[in-house]
Amino acid sequence: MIETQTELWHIQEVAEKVGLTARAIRYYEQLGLLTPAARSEGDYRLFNQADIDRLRTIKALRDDAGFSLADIGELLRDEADRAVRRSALYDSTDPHERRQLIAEELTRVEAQIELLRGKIARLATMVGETEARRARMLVRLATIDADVKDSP
Amino acid sequence: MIETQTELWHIQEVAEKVGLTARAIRYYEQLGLLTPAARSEGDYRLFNQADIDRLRTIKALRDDAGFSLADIGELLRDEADRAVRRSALYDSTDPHERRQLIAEELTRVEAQIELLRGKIARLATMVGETEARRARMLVRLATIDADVKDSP
DNA sequence: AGTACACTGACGTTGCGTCAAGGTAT
DNA sequence: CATACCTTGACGCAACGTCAGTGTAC
Repeated sequence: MIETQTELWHIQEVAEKVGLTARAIRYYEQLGLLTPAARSEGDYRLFNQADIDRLRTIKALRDDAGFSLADIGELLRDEADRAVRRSALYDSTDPHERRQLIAEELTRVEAQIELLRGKIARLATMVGETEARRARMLVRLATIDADVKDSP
Repeated sequence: MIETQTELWHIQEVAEKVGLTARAIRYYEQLGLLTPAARSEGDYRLFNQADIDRLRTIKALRDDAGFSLADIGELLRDEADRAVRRSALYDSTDPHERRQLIAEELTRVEAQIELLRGKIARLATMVGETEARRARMLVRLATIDADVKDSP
């Protein structure tokens, strides 16, 4: 017999684990971005590991890629949608249709990659500029120290 | 005689140059993040190159680093503030005080660098995952093409 | 004089923060 | 039974989008 480990957590614990607030998580549920695995007797939300993974994905898409919650909803729903079609359609319909579906998805994926790469490039520029500032400040500190040493 | 080139632009042109909307620029002015170089006869806002540079900085801090407009206001004001103190204080007061000021600034700058590096790392992870998806899709496309070729 | 752009309100939307008033778990 | 956490509203704020009504530039 397989003991599938399905540990469950309350909202506050989950919030701390993933770095969100309980309020934000409730809001995401309201928008339909996720549905907690279960509810307790007293109607407490109960989250499993899959919920936590999903929340981490949402947070990354929001904080790092800067997508709107509406966009994230679409991305996640598209993915679920395609997962369904993958078994229902991909294997049963004609190859030309399958090719078409995959090709469309590929275009979106490649656009996403470009968007992310652009962000990384701009962030890298900012790091470079900030490091240059840092270097100038270190020089100033060293200069002051040298002056103090010369005439204490 | 020096012909200081001070070309001026209207808000819509500026918006297109920096990738913001006219509404956003007006809002930034309302928050005190910038003041257009001049106003025309009919009270049109007129922006010079320095204004455009400042708007680009604001956009980068917002889009790429993810700072709030309030934070950006502080950052810009801090910088202006320090520029003043650099001449008024840095060169006139005692070295220990100067060292202290620079050391504090250095701490903030290094924290900023870490923050940006963290973002870059997370974005890089996302790019990696997305590229993996892309690769799987290319394989599927190739498989379909091979199948079609085998049994047309 | 038409058309494209500008101005200042003012209300709408998104993504939550923050009480309020009450129920639950230990 | 105290208190720490949960629930569902409901209002508030930030960062704009989007009219409306009006004036301006060419």
